[in-house]
Amino acid sequence: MDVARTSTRAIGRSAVREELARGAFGQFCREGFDKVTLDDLAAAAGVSRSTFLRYFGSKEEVVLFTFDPLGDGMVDALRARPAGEEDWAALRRALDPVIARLTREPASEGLALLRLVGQTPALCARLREKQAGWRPRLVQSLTERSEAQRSSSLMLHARVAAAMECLMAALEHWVADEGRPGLDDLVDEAFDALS
Amino acid sequence: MDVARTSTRAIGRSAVREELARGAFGQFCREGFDKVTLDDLAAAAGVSRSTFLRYFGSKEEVVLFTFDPLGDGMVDALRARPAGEEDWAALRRALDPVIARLTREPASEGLALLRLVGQTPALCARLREKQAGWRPRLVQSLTERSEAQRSSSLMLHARVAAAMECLMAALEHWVADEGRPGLDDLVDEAFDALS
DNA sequence: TCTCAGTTGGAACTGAGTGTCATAGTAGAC
DNA sequence: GTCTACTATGACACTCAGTTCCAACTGAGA
Repeated sequence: MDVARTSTRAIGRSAVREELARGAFGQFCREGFDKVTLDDLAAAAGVSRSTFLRYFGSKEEVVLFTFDPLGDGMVDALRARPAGEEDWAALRRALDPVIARLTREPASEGLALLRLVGQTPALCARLREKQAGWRPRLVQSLTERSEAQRSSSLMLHARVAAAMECLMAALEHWVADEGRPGLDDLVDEAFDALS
Repeated sequence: MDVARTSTRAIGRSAVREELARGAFGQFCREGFDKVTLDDLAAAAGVSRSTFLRYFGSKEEVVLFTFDPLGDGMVDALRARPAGEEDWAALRRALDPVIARLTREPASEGLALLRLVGQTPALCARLREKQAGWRPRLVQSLTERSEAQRSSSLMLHARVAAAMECLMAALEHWVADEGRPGLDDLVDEAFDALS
């Protein structure tokens, strides 16, 4: 059967992916993202450069593919909010699963990931690109949520973008303070700054 | 004198820079940013690849260095706002010089620039990086403006980031509509979505 | 056993960006 | 006008990311 075959392959594939990424992440943290070449990563993982690159597509993706589920999680959470809720409040709540995922144990893992991204311009830029890719779906969810359509698409776009920036600003402060203040509270604070 | 010497050189340098960028911009618009190589650009300009790259540092910068004055303009405008004004209103007004520069005649020029950036992921990403570089200075200006300090640095950061995103969202809609609705009104609309 | 899709490694290639070096040009001091 | 720094330039070699192609291998189903 086609489905079974592709799915078993897919399972193996994502397991290998996970394993390769784990090793690479250690190297990046130890030596710095820019110092480690694809050849280094492939050699350490015991595969060829071709194979390594086939699993991720780009060097940045080795680190950033872990953020992929966050986009879907946010869209789903936004869809689940009650229709009457204000956009801004709904967007705040849509970040809950994102926060949960980033702060789940071991806490140092999420922190290390964000620290690596934060101190590597190339990773920052790519992460922002990734987030930009989530936006259309978030705007779409926001549009469907309120049939009343009081807001133009530009306004919805502005709210979604601002919400993402609140998250990013909160993350930056959270990392800078070594995770001390709760990320939840920081995101609340950032959201409060715009209402 | 050191000052005079460097300044005459600098004038010549920036004139050449302008000229090289003008030619390159045409090529990018005609053939697409990714299709044109640095060799193409250098050959068309009649200089070596080394020289061309020395003027800009990177291929993206050939297009994006024109945005550099916007950051300074925004910071200056923010500094000039009355101390009592609300942060959000002050940030909106700080965008006026940016809007003026992007919409000044010939209008098609700013539009073409934004269109090229908008349809080229690499340029989008770099522009966002550039804007991220403006943020600390904007937060600083905002901090100095209101001695009262009711807001945390996270809140100021969130407001600045949100304001930048309002500008970006407005620009995107403006370009999509071929510059028809006034950019001023679009930025107002985006800002209104967050208050 | 045969077949076939998917995986792998290897090699060659393009293109961006860095670094170095010798040379040519030029602004300013004398 | 000449000399002297400083600067700009072109040429070249180099590293590294990413793409493309190909040949060999693997593993599951017919």
